[in-house]
This record gives sequence, C-alpha cells and structure tokens, in this order.
Amino acid sequence: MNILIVEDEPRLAEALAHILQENDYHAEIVDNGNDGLTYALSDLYDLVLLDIMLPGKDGLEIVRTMRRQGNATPVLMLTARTETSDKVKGLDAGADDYMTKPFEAEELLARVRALLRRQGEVIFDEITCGDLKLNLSTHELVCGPKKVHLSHKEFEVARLLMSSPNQVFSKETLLNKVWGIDAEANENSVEAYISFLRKKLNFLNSTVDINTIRMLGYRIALPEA
Amino acid sequence: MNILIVEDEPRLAEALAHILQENDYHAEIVDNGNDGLTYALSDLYDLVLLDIMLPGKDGLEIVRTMRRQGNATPVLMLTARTETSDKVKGLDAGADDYMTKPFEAEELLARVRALLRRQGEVIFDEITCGDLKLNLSTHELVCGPKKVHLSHKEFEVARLLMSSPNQVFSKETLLNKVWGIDAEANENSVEAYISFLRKKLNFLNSTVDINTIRMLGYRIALPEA
DNA sequence: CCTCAACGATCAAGATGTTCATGCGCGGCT
DNA sequence: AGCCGCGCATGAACATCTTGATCGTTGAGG
Repeated sequence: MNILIVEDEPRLAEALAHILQENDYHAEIVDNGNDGLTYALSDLYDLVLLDIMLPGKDGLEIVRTMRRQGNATPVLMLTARTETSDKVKGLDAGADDYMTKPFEAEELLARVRALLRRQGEVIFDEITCGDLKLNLSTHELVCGPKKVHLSHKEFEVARLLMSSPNQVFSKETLLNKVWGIDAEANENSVEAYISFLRKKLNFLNSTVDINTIRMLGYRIALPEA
Repeated sequence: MNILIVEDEPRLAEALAHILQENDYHAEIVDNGNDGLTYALSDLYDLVLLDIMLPGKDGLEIVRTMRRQGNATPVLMLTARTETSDKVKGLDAGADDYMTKPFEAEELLARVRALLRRQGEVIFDEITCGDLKLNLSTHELVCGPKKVHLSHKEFEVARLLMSSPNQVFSKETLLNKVWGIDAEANENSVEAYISFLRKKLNFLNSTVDINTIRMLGYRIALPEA
C-alpha cells in the first residue's frame, strides 16, 4: 500500500514515514502544497496523510481540489489545530478523518487501517449464479467447460441480473442502471441484449435462464436448489 | 438519511437523536446490543452510531459480526473510553471512525457527513482544465460555445490527462489505466486516441493542448495561468 | 376456439467505436 | 546531408451498439 505524506516539518514527516514503513506500507513525503496536490491527484497512492498548514496550497485547498476533480483517495488530516471548527472545516472540505497532534502511533495506524480497509473493499471478482460464473475483470461468462466473452453492455446487464437472482428488473431499471439515468436509449435495446444473453446461455448449455415477466421485466431463474 | 443509534443511556441517546434530527436525519434508538445487531444487519440504515458498553452484545462484537456477515454500513463508535488501545480495538473490529465522549455536536455532525459522503460517493460531474470542461456523466467535452461527444476510450484518456494537468503520463501508464492492467493492447492505440483527442481539441478551438514529451509520454499543457 | 391487440423476440442494417498495420515526417545523431 | 527511431495520421478490418421492421406469443373477450 502506498501512502503519501504531505507535511512540511521534516522531523514529523520522517517520523510518520518511519512508523508507516515499519508496518509494511510504502510511504513518500512531499513537503509543500503544490507538489502535494499534484501527487495526490496522480492516483498512485492509496491514502494521503495531509497537514493543513503548508507552504504553497494549504491542506484544505488540496482536498477540495481533489474532490472537485473526482479523486476519491482517502485523506486523513493531521494537524496541530484542535478547535472543533477546524475539524469541521477539514472534514467538510472532503477529508475522511481528522487527527490532532500529538497523536499516538497505534491510533494513527488503526485509523489508516480503517480507511484502507474501506478502500480495498475488494470487490469479489466473480459472481456465481447456478452453474454460471461471471468473471468481473475479463467479462467472461463460464459454464462448465465452455466460456464466452460478453461485450460491455451484455456484461453490465448480466451482472445486474446475476447479482440478485430471482429479483425482477424492469426494462426501465435496466436502462437506468446500465445505460445511465437520463440516457435516451430505447427499451428495445434492453430486449435486444436480453436476446443476446439468452443466445449465449443457450450456447453454454447453462441450466440458468432468463425469464420474461410480462409487463414487469426480466429475471434470472435459478433452477430449483 | 437513516441513522441507527445503539446506546443504553437514555439521556445521551436522546441528545444524539435530537442533534441528528435537527439536521434532517432520521434517527432511531435501540438500547441494547442484541437489538442493535439485528437492526444494524437489516440494511435499513445508512450509518450506525455505536456505543461500546451495552447490555447484551457489546459494540465490538456487533461491528465484528456485521463485517463478518458482509454488512458494510458505516459505523461510528462513540464511547467514554479514551485509551488508545480501546480506539485501536474499535477500529480494528471494523468501525470506520471512533469518537470519545464528551464530544461536540459540530464535530459529530461533520464526521457523520464524512462517513455518509463516502457512502453516497457523490461523484462530481465535471472536470475543468483551462477553458475545457469535461462532463463526467454525459462524456461531453465543452469549450465555450462548442461541444463534442467523447467515446468511451477518448473519455477515459481525456479524464486521466485532465485530472492532472502538466503531469506526464507514459503510454504504458495510459494503457494500464484506460485499457486495464493485463490488457494486451498496442501502444499505438494510445497514439491513435491522442490523435483523436487533438483533433477534437482543435475543433473546439481550445487553448489547451496535448504535448508530446518524446520518449516519456503525453500531458495536458495549460496555457500559462 | 378464434380474433385481436399489445407486448416481446429476433433480425438485419447502419452508425459508431476500436484496433492495428502502414507510410510519412520530424528531430537528433553521426 | 543522410540515417534512424519515434511519433503521427489514416484507412481498413473488425467489434459493438442501436434501431426499425417483422414475426411470434400471450391473454382477454367474443
């Protein structure tokens, strides 16, 4: 795990880096706000420890800019300011947690673990449904010895249906979830993709199939368990 | 937003509920650990405020059970225990944040907002870069009066470059981030997409352009601010 | 049981997006 | 100048997506 430390006081920065490195994180130090922002936006880090008072851009501005640009890297603010109003400012600017100096190494590490845990929230990379396995990274749908590649839209539709077997999804729901809200696509597209998927399920000789519920939508039917 | 308060001391529980309700959250109180766990697992709440010492199951056990069962509802632990070792236990059990009593309402609210924000993961829907605006939901690139639609890959490349102006991205980095690690695509594809994007920037008469840094990669050049 | 209308399935064709091989041109080097 | 290697632009081949047209299916009502 890569952690970025944005801190201008060298002794503190080193101490932080040391603590983190002893716990098997990879830590890098940047000592000013301008570089801090650039590095934080790089997406190379899994977490940012951010001081507020910094030469160049301050910590609040950095986290605000990150969030404005859609960067979701967790940020833990670390400052000497203990005022509640400072904490509120930091958290509302977009930080995920806020610690005041001085702090204990153990608590810092626990908070770092808590933030990284959320981040990692490792998505399973496979959905299983009856005799089907959908690989979420390669977009391959496997059934016994056979496999087929799903195109982007096919994959999204399959993922949604397989994620909640037996739940009925209306065409409108599918349009919203797969094509995007506001999408001006035709419901016929949904029908077309259901058709493509059925053809592939058929080719795979899967026991699973897609039911049509007239006027309501579609669902995956699991063969009775 | 629905918040579950698991707290056995009625006065504190009421005070919390009051603070939250004043800020337009819907709050419900449960005064023992057994009900706390049942409610928390119900998926009806967007956040759980959890005391540690409780009749029935204690807070640590509750959060551990939640996580073990795959429940990802954010948990903010609220306790009188100020020992670092308690905080570490709470966070490592699966809590997302930990506050010690007494606490100020403003800080509590800010931490609640921070946790709910993650949950909702409200993505900003625009990146700005020089005179360009990239709409993240419609994939439209706008410059003054003109706009163009970007295809999926064009969009991903543009987003990456625009998210860190002036940073150089190697073709390999672009391949990994846009096409995916393990992707077996050709670096020529990157060149092709850079070419497509330049054509569009040109059509938009943007002052922004994409620099080639020989042997290193590409970057967005912001006209000197 | 038949008819009809509404809904759904499938197909074919065109639009759009993606990949990749090719040839050109520029800049650095000898 | 001439060579070399990298990057650029383009077009052909292919994949994917969307849509309208057509045909099948279903179920209510005669």
